[in-house]
This record gives sequence, C-alpha cells and structure tokens, in this order.
Amino acid sequence: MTIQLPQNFNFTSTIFSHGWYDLPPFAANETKKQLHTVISLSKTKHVCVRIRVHHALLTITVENSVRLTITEKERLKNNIRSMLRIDESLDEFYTLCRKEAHLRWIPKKGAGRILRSPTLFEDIVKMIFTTNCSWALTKIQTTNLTKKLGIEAAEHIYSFPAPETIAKKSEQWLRKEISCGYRAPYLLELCKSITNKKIELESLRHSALSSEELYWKLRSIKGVGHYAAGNLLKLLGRYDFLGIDSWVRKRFSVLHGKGRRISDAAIEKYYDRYGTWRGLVCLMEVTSDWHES
DNA sequence: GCGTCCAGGTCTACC
DNA sequence: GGTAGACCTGGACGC
Repeated sequence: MTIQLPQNFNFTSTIFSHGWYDLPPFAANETKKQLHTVISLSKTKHVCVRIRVHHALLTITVENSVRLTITEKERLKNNIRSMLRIDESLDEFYTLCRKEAHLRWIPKKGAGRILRSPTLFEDIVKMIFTTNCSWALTKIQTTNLTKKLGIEAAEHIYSFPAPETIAKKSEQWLRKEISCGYRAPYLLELCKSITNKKIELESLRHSALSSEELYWKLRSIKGVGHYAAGNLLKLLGRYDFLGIDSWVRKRFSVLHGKGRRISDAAIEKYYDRYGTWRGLVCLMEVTSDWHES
C-alpha cells in the first residue's frame, strides 16, 4: 500500500520527533529510514507493518500473514496517516518560525510533526510510564506490557494490549510483572474505566473541546499530571501547553540560560510569545539536535 | 558489593 | 493555593 505525502513531509524528523519510536510495538531501524509497528484492527486481527518512504510516497508493507479486506486496508492507511500526522497542516506554524532566525530550520527541514500511537489509550499508558523514572525503566515497563499481555502478531513481535486485557490483571500482578510500581493502580483504574465505558478516549482526537477543557479532561485520569497532560495535548494536535520535564529544563538552561537553572515560570514566560504554538516551538527547540542528520 | 542519588512526576495531606 | 513527603524501579556513580 502507498500514501501520497505532502510536499513538506519529513519522515525521519517525524518518527524521531520524540522517544516513542523506541517503545514497543514501535521499532525503528538503524538507518532511520523505516518504522515498524503493530496495529490492531480488531480483537483478533493484529497487523505488523513496515513503513518507509520512497520518493514522495509512503510505502506500507504488511509483514505477517493476515488477509485484509478493502475496508481494513483503508482503516490501516487512515491509522498510519493519523500516527504520522500526514494530514495536519503546519503552514501557520511554519510562517511563525520563518519570522525568527533561530527557528527557520524547522520549516526548512519540514520538522514539527510528532509521532503518535495508533490509539490515544496507548499514548496515555506510555506517557504515564515516562513519569518519575529513567528512560530505561520506561522501556522496561512498555516491553513487559506488550510481551506479557499483547498478542504475538509475528515471531517475537507483540501488539499493544487492549484495556480489557490489562483490566483483568491484579494490581500486584502488574507491579511484579510489568515493573510499573506505584503506577499499577493508575493503569488499572484507566483500563477499568475504559472497559466499563466510564471514559471514552478515542473521540478526544477529534474533540471540539478547547485545549484548556481537554487538558482538564486528561488531568482527570489518575497518574496524568501537568507534564503528562501537556505532552498528551501535543499528540492531540494542541500545542498550548509546554509539558515541562527535566529534559526541557536541562536543554532550556543550556540554550537560554548559559547552563544556569531556570524556573518553570520563566520557561513558560519565554514561550508565551508563540501563542497557541508555544508547546511545539518549545519541543522543537529542546530537540533541535535530534533533527540534525 | 553496598549505599545513595536521580530519572522525560503525581498524588495526598496538611497548612 | 502552595508545599512537603511518599511513592516503585533500575541504572549510574562513588567508595
């Protein structure tokens, strides 16, 4: 399958926009030219896909033995369009960037699209797994979750588990087997809320709510604080919040404070000038060296 | 080998 | 509303 790409689409910048490419089921190859993942089309149909770019075409190869209907192929393509933010217009953002010399590299590179998971549920779980721990532990937790509760779609390649599957496990089991510690009750509560239809996440991707309202909706999920909600909003295409974490603090102090510690309030104030795009400007600035190759 | 600190924070109780 | 303290885990580091 192929998808025609917009002119300014940068595949490498998109998949390496943040750490998601490194968390299963995502996997990127060393040459940074291919992205692998597993997309669940139903409870029983899990598709291993290899995604790469050839000229202006995105090429999708299904790597496991599943037969897809025309409708399923369309759903798969739409899911990938959404993951890679292909249909998201960044024209306004690029116009803003062109006004400042230190941001001109962004439109020039075609950077600014942020990789997201096939579902908001997967994004939220992974975001909770990034909190208060090293990246190594985030990887351990995500790997354990997919390996122990996901479906093996191809040899040693597992899907991201459904909330119903996780909801059946006990808090003790999750603590021990997933190594997620105190995050276990948060994960369990989220999965049970979805299973019991107390919360519906996926419609939030196309919500008419304001960013502020969406922020508080996300904050109502236990385990999702200011940092996590701010970054989840970016994955929903809203860039009004910065999602400041230790990485942002460290990079900002190097870029704008000669290595001195800068308060969160001062960081917020600095990016205020960029209005509704401030979260994306901030992310691009602190990860600018990731886009150099 | 052991202890301590810290890492892509959040929640709750208390003031 | 602001803040202190607790919370799991694992890797890095110093001794």
